[in-house]
Amino acid sequence: MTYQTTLTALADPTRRQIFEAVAAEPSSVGLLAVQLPVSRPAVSQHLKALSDAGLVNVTKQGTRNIYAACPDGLADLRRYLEQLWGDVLTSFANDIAKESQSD
Amino acid sequence: MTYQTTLTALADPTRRQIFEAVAAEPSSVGLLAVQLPVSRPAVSQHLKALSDAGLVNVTKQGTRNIYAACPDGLADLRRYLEQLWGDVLTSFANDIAKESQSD
DNA sequence: TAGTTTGGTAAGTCATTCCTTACGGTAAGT
DNA sequence: ACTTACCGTAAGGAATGACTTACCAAACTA
Repeated sequence: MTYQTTLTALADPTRRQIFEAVAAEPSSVGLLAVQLPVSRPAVSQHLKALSDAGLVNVTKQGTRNIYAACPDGLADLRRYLEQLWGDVLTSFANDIAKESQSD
Repeated sequence: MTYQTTLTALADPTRRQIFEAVAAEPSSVGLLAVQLPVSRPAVSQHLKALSDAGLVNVTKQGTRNIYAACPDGLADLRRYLEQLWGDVLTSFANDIAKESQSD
């Protein structure tokens, strides 16, 4: 459940679509499947990937499994991205400085 | 050059490694290749993907092509992630509220 | 208890992707 | 002009991944 897992989980379009859907409102597997262009097992497999990435959690409700968004996975990715953002900005600033120096 | 492209670009481990390397310091293609477990053409292809995602830019220096990190691609991804982060937090808070309501 | 609803898993297929070697092309050095 | 250094692209192969259908398990319902 590191940011690598989260990154690959969110890279897939339909998986990201599923995540955005449960972030808007928690939902069951079948309900998600009928709203998407893929089959129910596909949704189930995507939800497993999202769960492994710490992006969703499940609560059983009778025979239904309700999936909801959870912040854990995103928190790690956010930290990594902010760190990267800082590094890129300083690197970019250095490049500008060196460039104007050689003018 | 939307956040989708950036997301898939950063999802690959060696490609992310290349991006972090040029973010630490701009470098040529061959210099990156000798530091990585992949061939020089592989690095070149990865750099093309990073360039398409707006994550790097090139400056020719004789026969050498110097790649440097650029903030454009990351900016879009950051915006998307912050938006998503907000949605997830509010959704998560709502779930907690509903849960304590049913106790 | 029998039937229905809901989901996860297995097995297999098809597309994508990451990597390789081979080749061509441009710029600098002698 | 010839060689050397450096790089991008083409073509192909191997691995990964996303999706399907088929099947099985668990929990409500009548």
